[in-house]
Amino acid sequence: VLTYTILVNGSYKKGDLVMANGYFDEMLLNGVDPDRIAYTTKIVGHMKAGDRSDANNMHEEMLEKGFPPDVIIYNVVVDGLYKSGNWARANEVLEKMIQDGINPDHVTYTSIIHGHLENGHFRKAGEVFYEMRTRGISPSVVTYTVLIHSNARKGRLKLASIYFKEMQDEGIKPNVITYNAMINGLCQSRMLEQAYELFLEMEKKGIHPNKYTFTILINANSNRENWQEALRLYIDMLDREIEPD
RNA sequence: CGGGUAACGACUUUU
Repeated sequence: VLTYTILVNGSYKKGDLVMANGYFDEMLLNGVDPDRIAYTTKIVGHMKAGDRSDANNMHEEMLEKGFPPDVIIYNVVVDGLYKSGNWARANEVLEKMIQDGINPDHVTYTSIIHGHLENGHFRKAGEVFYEMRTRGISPSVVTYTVLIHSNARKGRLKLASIYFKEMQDEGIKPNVITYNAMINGLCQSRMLEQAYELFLEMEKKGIHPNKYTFTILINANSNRENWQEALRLYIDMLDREIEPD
């Protein structure tokens, strides 16, 4: 089951629904019984591909096999609803989730916070962030990265920096994406020097810049017509064997 | 100890 699930999930990530179905069927043919995770993988894959009907069929089959919806299924649904602007529906599902005795976890909260931030509801996002902590649910790196990213992107750099520091005070280590979010915000606010400081800082910590990091910096320099620096970064990137897009 | 959910950039219009 494990092996097949990995194959199925890998196919979805490549966007190959046919291949995913192929592996899933092959698993059945070999007499392997899908478990909760195998079913969820398939449902999520189809939902993300916009294929709701097939996802629904699978969902019913899961119920028949005695796998009630778990936290992850709910998280996926809630996240999808927020991303499509279905606020009312998202809240209904959240209530149902709680009625079913499934508690929202840090992923659920991160999706909610992200939804608010992307809609400019900064205050609301802050409230939910506060609420999750009072419920004893610890924010993850992703939670902080989302907060940093949205705030930094809209020029609220001081708040982003506060989160950046706060997470580290709490022992949560920023990763490449967190750094990229900060660097991106700084570049957009024309604070290239500080962006470069973070760039150096991450390398010092052994966090390797990726193609996103380089694209952000190259783009910022291009906008300022610092062609030579942009080129230098590009070459630097190739030297590290990072593929340009 | 390895399988499912949330987070990052630019590009995206010559018919």
